[in-house]
Amino acid sequence: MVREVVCAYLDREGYATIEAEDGETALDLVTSTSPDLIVLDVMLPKLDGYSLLERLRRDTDVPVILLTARAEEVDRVLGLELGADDYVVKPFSPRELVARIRSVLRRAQPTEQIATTLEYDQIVIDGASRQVVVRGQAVDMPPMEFDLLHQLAASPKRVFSRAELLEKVWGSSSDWQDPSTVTVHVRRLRQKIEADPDDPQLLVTVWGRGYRFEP
Amino acid sequence: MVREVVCAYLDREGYATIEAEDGETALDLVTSTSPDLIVLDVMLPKLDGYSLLERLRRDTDVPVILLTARAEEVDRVLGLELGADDYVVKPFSPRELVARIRSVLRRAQPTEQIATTLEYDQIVIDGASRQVVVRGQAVDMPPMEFDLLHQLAASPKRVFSRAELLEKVWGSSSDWQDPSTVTVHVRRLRQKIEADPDDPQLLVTVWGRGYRFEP
DNA sequence: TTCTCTGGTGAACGAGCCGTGAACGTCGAT
DNA sequence: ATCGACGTTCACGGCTCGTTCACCAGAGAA
Repeated sequence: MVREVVCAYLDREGYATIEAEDGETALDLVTSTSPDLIVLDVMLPKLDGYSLLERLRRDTDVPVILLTARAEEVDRVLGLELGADDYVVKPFSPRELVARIRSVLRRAQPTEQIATTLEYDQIVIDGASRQVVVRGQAVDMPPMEFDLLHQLAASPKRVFSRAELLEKVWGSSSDWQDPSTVTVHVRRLRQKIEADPDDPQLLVTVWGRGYRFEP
Repeated sequence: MVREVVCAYLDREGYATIEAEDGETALDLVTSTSPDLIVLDVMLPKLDGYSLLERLRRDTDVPVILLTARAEEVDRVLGLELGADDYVVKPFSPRELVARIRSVLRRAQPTEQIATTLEYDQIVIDGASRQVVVRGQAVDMPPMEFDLLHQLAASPKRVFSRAELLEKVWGSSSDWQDPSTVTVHVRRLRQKIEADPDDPQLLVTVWGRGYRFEP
């Protein structure tokens, strides 16, 4: 009942929703549809919310918002410890839930930013046209190289390990991938965007840790 | 008297408690039992709360919650500057104390890790870019040196023994490691961050004890 | 003072990381 | 079918960094 109300409201707000009436169904649906966010009632037939959350956290990072009737701190702490992203106490107003959802999505978003245009002194990276302009010169870039550059440049100065880049750029299927793939792509990027590829200023190696984009 | 009530309440909440009736006893008990959290009344025989807190902070990171009768801002600021994690004014309800305890424990729980940026007058240590800026000058740092510096600077004024640094920075496999490794890394750090490496101001040797970062 | 122990210094070695060049496979276009 | 662009893999070599060691300097104790 709560479920229908919530779904209706979220639909009206422009979110696409999928419902599951018990924990097991939910688990199946999550793996088959990989939603952007899960609103999870702890009182759930067949597989309760906490157990489901625990199972989910073993192999996904989907943001989860818990719904619980009990206002006690214990439940809140338990939920957050299991890896919930936020927590709403029943009874709640749909408005509040939507606010929480927005906030959680905003926090979780940063991975999905790949349409943004990034502008720095030496380089402009246009996410929409997927074009790069280096010191006034347009440069063509293959898909992988572009995505890699975009990922690095979207968080300037931040160090990314090869493993992290594999995960973020190459996607989920990158468990067995060879980290040296990243190395090679970085090299090719350098040859395209560095003034002197032998002395990189933009794509800096952080020894033992990974790479960093230096604007 | 307050002590018995608090302990009784905490016991009932499922926490294991140890009592000390004066500051000196407390200090002994802390080193011998290494508790997860300390609730500390500032009015204490033999060694008052503030002094005890100061002593504690020289060689531990135990979370500390201060109990004080005075509501004045001065006391609050003093306590927090000395490194208290939270602060409760008498009279207080046991429920409130428990809430604070939970909150502090939750914060302390997930080994607040190495993406934090530390800023001091002379030096800025950026965990994300793994860059150090010393008196306006950017300095790149090898992995181990950076981790060591970050560890020391994350708890300024606190003394770390070589063994402890080996454990915290070098990790689990550091049982047989040579403590002189730490010495050498400290030396190299000094050459990079000290104005005069022969007269260290930031990375101070505490003879017979270890090292301390002095902001 | 003298002795002992801790910490500082310089140098050297070896492991492992990264850059490099080249080759191979795949896929889509011609 | 052929070709070219792109992604991936791999071996090799250079070089950075971590570690160790012998030796020296300085603090503390007797």
